[in-house]
Amino acid sequence: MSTPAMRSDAQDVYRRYLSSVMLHGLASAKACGLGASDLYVLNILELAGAMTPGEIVTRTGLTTGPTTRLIDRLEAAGYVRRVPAPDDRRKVIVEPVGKPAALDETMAPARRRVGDLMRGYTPEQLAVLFDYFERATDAYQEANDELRAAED
Amino acid sequence: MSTPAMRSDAQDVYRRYLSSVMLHGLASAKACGLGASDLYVLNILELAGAMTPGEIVTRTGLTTGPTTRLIDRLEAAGYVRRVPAPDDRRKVIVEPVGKPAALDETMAPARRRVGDLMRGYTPEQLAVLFDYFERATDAYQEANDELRAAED
DNA sequence: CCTAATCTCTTCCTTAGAGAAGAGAAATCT
DNA sequence: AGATTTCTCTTCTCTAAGGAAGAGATTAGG
Repeated sequence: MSTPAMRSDAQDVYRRYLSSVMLHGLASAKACGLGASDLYVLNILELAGAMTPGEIVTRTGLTTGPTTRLIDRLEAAGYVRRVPAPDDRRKVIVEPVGKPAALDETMAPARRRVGDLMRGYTPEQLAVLFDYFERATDAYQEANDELRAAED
Repeated sequence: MSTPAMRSDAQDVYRRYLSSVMLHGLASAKACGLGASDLYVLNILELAGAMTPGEIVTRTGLTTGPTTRLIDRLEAAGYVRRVPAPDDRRKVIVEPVGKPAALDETMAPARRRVGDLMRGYTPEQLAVLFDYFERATDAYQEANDELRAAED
């Protein structure tokens, strides 16, 4: 099937790029039996590090019931681990466990291709790309905070 | 390949970047009342262009029933439009409508920040970035095809 | 033509995920 | 120490998304 490979303008290129990233992420998650909320929380943990269920509640906007079972699912699937908080024995800390085989495997085709792609760039070009990756990560996180703040 | 301390800092930066993109996408979708599958299909339409419900069925792995209602939701929300296929009166073509206000609005904070970010690069650096965006789009699409093929 | 195949949509059923309310345990405050 | 607050987890209920089977309409084939 023919996708129009015409030269689009920059915004189109970027939108298509974002769509492809989303698409791949969602497809990978589904292939691992993860729902959207599970993936959502997993990404939060990836970005912000270990946190308590209560913090997950405030970040996701879910209530505590579903959150507990979401953590149960993630824990059962081996994506996170519950450890007691040292300072407060009521609390539990949910910490991500190194990406396990299932998710790692579904990511493999993309990782290989992106790896190949990156090997085609010079060190200077790679520096630009990774500078962008780091700054864009912050930008999206800030945008998320803004979104969340706007909803309350 | 096996687990633990791949000290690769770059890989971490990239993973965090991907997480932030996913996170933002999911948060935006949720803010617009879209589910993960809805967003999934919307991204497919964005990338591959208009297609029939049957093609969406094969691409998503859903069955026809949920797909019909998914399209209903997207159409009701103004994201897509159903038009009759010219060559076959049984068929319907689902085509994306220009991103409507709701989704556009939730994307605004991110777009502004990424816009600012990009204005900080030289034309040469931007060329590198957009070269990457285009190639990575293809890479992820191919990876998705590979994933889909592996599941059948 | 009449039959078989294709395509979309409808209906019914099942199940996973989210909300509400509350219990139990532990920390904090007076 | 006693009371209040905080935090996690449990239970019940409800909604919404997904699968299965089939109806209606249209095209293709003998």
